Amino acid sequence: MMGGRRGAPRSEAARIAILEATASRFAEHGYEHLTIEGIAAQAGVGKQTIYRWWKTKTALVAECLLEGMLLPGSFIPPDTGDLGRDLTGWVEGVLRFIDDPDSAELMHSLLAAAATDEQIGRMLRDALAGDSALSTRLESAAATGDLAPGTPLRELGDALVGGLVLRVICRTPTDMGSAARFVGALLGPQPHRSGKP
Amino acid sequence: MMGGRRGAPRSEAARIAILEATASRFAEHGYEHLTIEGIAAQAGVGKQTIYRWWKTKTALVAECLLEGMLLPGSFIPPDTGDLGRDLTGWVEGVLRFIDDPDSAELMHSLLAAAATDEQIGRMLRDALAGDSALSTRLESAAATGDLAPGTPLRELGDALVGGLVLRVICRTPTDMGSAARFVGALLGPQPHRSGKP
Amino acid sequence: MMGGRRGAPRSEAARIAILEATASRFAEHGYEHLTIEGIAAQAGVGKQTIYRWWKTKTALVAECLLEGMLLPGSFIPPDTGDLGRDLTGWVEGVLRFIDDPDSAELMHSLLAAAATDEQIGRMLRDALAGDSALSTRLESAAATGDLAPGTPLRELGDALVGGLVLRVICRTPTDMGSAARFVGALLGPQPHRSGKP
Amino acid sequence: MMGGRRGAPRSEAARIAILEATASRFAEHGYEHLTIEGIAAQAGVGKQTIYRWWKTKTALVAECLLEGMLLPGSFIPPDTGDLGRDLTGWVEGVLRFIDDPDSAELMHSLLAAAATDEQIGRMLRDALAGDSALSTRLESAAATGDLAPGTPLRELGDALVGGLVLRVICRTPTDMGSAARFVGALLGPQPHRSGKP
DNA sequence: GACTAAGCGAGACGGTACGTCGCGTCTTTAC
DNA sequence: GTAAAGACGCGACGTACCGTCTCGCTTAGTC
Repeated sequence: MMGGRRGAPRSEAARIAILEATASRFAEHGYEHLTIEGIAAQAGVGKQTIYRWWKTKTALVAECLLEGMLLPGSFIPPDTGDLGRDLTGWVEGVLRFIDDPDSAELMHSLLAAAATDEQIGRMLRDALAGDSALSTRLESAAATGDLAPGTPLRELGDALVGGLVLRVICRTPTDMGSAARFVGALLGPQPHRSGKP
Repeated sequence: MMGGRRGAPRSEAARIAILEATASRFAEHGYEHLTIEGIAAQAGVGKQTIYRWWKTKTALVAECLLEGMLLPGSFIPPDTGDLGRDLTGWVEGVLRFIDDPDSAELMHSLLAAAATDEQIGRMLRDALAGDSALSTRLESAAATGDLAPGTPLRELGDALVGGLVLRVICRTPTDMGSAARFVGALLGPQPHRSGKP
Repeated sequence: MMGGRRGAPRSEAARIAILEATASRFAEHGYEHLTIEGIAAQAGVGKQTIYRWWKTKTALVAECLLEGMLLPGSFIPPDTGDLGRDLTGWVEGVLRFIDDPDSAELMHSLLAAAATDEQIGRMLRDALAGDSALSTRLESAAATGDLAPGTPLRELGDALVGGLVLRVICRTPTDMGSAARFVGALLGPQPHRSGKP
Repeated sequence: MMGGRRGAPRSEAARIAILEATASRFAEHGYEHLTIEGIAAQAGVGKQTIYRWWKTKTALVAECLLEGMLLPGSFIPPDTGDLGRDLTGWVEGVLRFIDDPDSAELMHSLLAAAATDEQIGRMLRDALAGDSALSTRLESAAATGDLAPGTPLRELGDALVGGLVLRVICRTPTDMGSAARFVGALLGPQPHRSGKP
């Protein structure tokens, strides 16, 4: 039934081997040195099996992205009620991640891929901002009044993420105060709360 | 004295022809379809002359960047005394530039090149932020009190530029209010000044 | 069973096109101006297809030689019963061939290739002496007593061929009596038979 | 007077350094891997100095040949009165020389050069046969009646030399009896002289 | 003694071909 | 009918030499 396809069904094992090989080589050699032949060899697969199911190298990377094989689990900002402190902590976490050379290399490849290819660009947008925990935290801040009513949350999130992306692309060096200054630039001067009642 | 170099000196004509060919093909075909053979052919030059003076393809692009052959003249924000309005105008100009498909393609290539190569990344940073008129406008705002004292200007500039870069990479669509919302997210809600005293 | 090779088998069409292009360009441009790129282009073939099956340019030429695409059909000495006259006729034929500029050029290339490359050298030996009709004629002469018993036929053949090869290499000019003198030098003075019984 | 050339005269030191470098690299790398750049570098000379005085690579090699920098001192056949024995000894000496791999390599290069280039070919002819001691020995044999009157000496010499050249080109292996068989093939059966009074 | 050629080492230049890598397609055998 | 294997035409890579052309320096005559 169901349209009666004949012959062997698509091999799930091959599909997974290909995606894993892609992710592994992407992380290791970067986007622009990613080769189909290399992936096929590492996956123990014929090249045709790749070309049969993915039209472009890009589509392959995009599917890895969708499967979450490229990005680390998203950074979740805490919600202590103090927006500035929470965001600063979040930014610190991201900067710490970025400071690791391997992670940085991965991000460079990913951003290069996104800049090169429209599909990956859109997908990265979804992965970064779409369902992220960051927007949740900003919405919560808007609800409690930590953010002035009418503040465009999406744009604020873009500025946060974009500023960090720019640091990655431009290799801006990080120092101890970077996170606090960055958040301060966006939220305005944060009151120094010496303690917490 | 003077180190006495012997042999014919480097040909400035060849250098310029190569850089121009590089810039032209970069804009036309993008970073990842840039070929040394194509550049050499268009410049009317032997490949070896390129390899002799530039170690990598990215070094070539970087020098184009330095010579200002890739980026348009920087966008200069006006200084009417109203920071929000000035920045909104500036962002609108940038978004208008980005919306042009050719410019967008150029920016995608440039960002891919910067993400791929450290040298280009740093150079892009200098080109974007270093001497930019944007930082001048922000300093002026800090002086007049439009920005709260202590606001980290560099980080604010990074957030502005980064947010725009993120839009480019992620192909975020632009609507009429984008610029105003974006600036509003960064500076806080801007008073609606119906006129001007 | 049967060793089961997988993948597409070697293309016989490509092999033949390559060999024909090689032979054609060898005859036209000579051994030292033979280029793989030229052969590939003329054969309508990728360079890699040549490099996959032949390790060196000389192996390619050697295979042409084996296939008989370079040497003319061997010169067959007649067998009239008069060894001196038969050999003289044979030498005259060879000298006439050598005197043609195109043939001479071909022989020069072939000898240069043989001198350069061991494999071609051995192959040329086989092509020249191995199955040649010359040795047959000498054996026949030995059987009829035209050659003294015990004459080393192989060495005699080498001297005949070698003398001619030397003329080719050294561009020795030919005159009317060359053939007769040459054969006379090897067989001893030949009786002048004024008629034919 | 005398046409009064002005400027520095040709540097003999450079000329000699170039010829020596040529001979050295010719012997080491063979004719077809001989490069002008390599010669210039080894001679400590600018390329232009080579191109100024020699039109072709060939002319360079030819001059080396003329200066006797490539060929070993000629082999001189003894004159004991026994032509067969003398020639056999001479052939044995030549075969011994040829059997040494370095000498063989040199001869291969030289023959390749001669086959490739007309000028070198003619020059090789002169060097091999022209003034050689071999022709002297043959003339002596003709005078004493060891060779039948009317035997074409030049052709006989060509057959001797050509047979050896053919062995070099074709890499014919040598055994103990080669020399005797070869001479026997050319001179006819040699009487076995058990002793000599 | 200053001037003027030419020779010279060095090396940049526009080219041609090299031998290799990876592309995306096609063709075969095995399951 | 999918899959592994791998040959194929193709385009670009980065390298080696080609033969030509400046350079700055040295080395003789000639004025």
